[in-house]
Amino acid sequence: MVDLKRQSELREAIELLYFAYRAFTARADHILEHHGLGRAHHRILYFVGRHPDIAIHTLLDTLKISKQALNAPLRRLVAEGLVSVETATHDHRTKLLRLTKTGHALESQLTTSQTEQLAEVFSKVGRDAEKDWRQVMARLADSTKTL
Amino acid sequence: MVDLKRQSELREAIELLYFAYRAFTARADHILEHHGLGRAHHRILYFVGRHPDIAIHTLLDTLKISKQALNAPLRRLVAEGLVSVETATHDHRTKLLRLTKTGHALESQLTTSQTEQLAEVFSKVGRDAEKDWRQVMARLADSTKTL
DNA sequence: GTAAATAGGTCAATAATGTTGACATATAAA
DNA sequence: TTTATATGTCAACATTATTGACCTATTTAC
Repeated sequence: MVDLKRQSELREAIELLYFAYRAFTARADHILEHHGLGRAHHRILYFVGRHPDIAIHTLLDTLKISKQALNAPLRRLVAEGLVSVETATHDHRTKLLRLTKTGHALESQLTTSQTEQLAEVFSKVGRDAEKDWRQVMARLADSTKTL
Repeated sequence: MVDLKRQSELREAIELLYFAYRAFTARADHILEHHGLGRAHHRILYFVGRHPDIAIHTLLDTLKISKQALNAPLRRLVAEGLVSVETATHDHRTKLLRLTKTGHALESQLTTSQTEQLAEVFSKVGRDAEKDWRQVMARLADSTKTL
């Protein structure tokens, strides 16, 4: 009967992941709505903000999507002046992506809403619990490679 | 500078959530592919499996999607004999959903792949870290309501 | 110097997932 | 009897993603 209880606990963990992730993305989705943007744009803004001068193929590798899937949202972000494109000096084939001032403002707004949400939770549970959480999440993220 | 370091840590936490969730859904997605099903079907299978005789409106409330969005995938699951529909005896308006034997087999396969993935991580980090992880995730899931 | 690999762009067709609006039926409750 | 509830379905549309095909430009390898 112990095994049944454990199975139930593991099912609860599945639901925790589902509901926590949904709650986590809800705020950013709400902000994006006002700009008529979606999660695809958010991911691009985030990773370009995190890694200035990122090349397009690096972005594709990170997001694990096809270049056709990246094309439309990226083109829109460039057209709307949120992301700038520049040809690399060392390799004229590759293009480097950066956030513009406007792009950075939006990215900052999105990221801040999420870091505040996380900071609030972390402050309630304490540093040790935060560290444990990070450890579990890091191992989980890693378990793709064990697939 | 301490504040900058904390901001960087919180950004790392955002990425942990993103990559961990992606790794977590990857296995199930892979199984679903073989059946030509998507995440929408998975969510239905999961919650019907977890709550046998669930009513359609309860499922809608849980998933937070429109009934039109539920319609197509649910109809398919019923058509393919994975989910059974029965009119409730106490209220002839509501229909109760259950997994068929075939539906239960698929749901079990999907859930097992995910519980195994979680169990593997939990076994490595220990019970205390698991508890901390649950606490953080529960609070995060709850933070929707504070929106 | 030519061939091949790399980086990127774009068009088309297709699919899954979701939305809102509109309208319908059946049943239950006030 | 009216109204609310539970469900179903149609249409139109949007987002995000896919694969296949084909294109240019640039760099690297032989």
